[in-house]
Amino acid sequence: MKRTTYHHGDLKNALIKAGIEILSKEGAGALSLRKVAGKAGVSHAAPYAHFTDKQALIAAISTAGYQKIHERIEQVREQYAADPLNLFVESSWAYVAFALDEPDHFKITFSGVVEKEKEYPAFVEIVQKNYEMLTQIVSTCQQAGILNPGPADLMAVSVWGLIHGFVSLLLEGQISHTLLERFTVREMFLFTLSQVARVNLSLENKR
Amino acid sequence: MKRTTYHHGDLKNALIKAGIEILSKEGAGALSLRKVAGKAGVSHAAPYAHFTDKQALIAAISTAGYQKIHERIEQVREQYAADPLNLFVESSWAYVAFALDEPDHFKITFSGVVEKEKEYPAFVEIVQKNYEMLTQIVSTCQQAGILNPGPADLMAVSVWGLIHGFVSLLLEGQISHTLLERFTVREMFLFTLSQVARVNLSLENKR
DNA sequence: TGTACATCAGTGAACGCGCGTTCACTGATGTAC
DNA sequence: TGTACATCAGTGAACGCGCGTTCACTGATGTAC
Repeated sequence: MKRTTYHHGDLKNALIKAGIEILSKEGAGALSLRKVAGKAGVSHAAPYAHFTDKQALIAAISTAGYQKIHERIEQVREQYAADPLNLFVESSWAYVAFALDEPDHFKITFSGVVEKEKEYPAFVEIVQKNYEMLTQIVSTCQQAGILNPGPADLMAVSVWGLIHGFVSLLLEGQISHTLLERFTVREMFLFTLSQVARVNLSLENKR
Repeated sequence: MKRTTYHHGDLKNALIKAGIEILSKEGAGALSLRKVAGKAGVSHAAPYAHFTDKQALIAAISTAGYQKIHERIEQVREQYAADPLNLFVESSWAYVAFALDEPDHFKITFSGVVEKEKEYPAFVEIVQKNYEMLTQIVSTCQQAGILNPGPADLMAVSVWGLIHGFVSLLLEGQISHTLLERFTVREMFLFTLSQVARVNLSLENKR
């Protein structure tokens, strides 16, 4: 990336974007401040004008990950506001889709790598927002009879865990070759989801 | 660790053990060959007599993780061979227990960090063994009516994902404070498991 | 049993590298009058 | 509109560090005779 002006204009966001690109191309091990600066077309000390240290950049990248998930799910939520079954399936799928689209961004977002969370209010806020969104969706599904009754926040953890675990196994390459040959990711996803749903998913939701 | 003899005797295993210790005390970011060597009481070049490079050590640590999981579950399997419900609950719990006991060893085991799997036959073998064990347990549970019918290997992925996801969220600190105050890990675990089981777990299995 | 010698396991110095961070600086921008 | 000056954003040299890996070496061990 080259600049024509001395000042970048929006370096802060450019650094976050550059960081995400490095993650998706070279993986988490390759994420260094110097590389990020280089990718943004700026000297290696420039990031310090915008982030106090490397942790702060990672926190921002992680925050951006949560925001992307929020956006994707929020969109689905509007679309299927009146249709709990599709709301359940497609908002879950939105989570999976983000992980598949940007595996390394997904991984770092949930790597627990942000050590002093409290120092990053934007991070804390979006995590909270996502959690509330998830709990609300789960609650809606419980009322619609799609999910079992029980404390909505606890159920949220179970359902989130189910999807998160499925995605993690997928990204970590833990799903056997023979399975991947016989089923699409979407099919395995629907099968998995249908284990916790009280209605039949696999037939009506083939895309 | 100090030695009295010039030769260590069992440096290979000592290095693996030292690596695991570093992981559990300082986390994955701190795992370096030099530190591992130091912890084993040996000069920093000594590991090269036993591992071709850092990747090989990581592969060995990862392999050891799979082996521990295998042992834990195998033990439960013998104990509850004639009791599918407890087999299901306790073998799943064995997985959770390992993750809670050695979070960083668990994490690196499943980090997908072993790049050229094929080069490490012991690694490939234990992964395969675990997968077969899991599929067998799932199959038994399906026959006992505890799990839904369907391809056993696909169901295995769903169930494994459920547990793996739950554990991951826990280790990554994603489970909210309020939940952790109201429920024990075991309770949340049982609630989660009971979402996929066709029988009631939460009442009969309070420990 | 004793000796010569090959093999093995561990040593310590050295290499080059990329990293995070600091610092004095300078070029560009915005603002007060 | 023009000028002086404070502020801001980016530069490039420098720092010290821990890292993975190589290499010539040496101390210990095992084996053949």
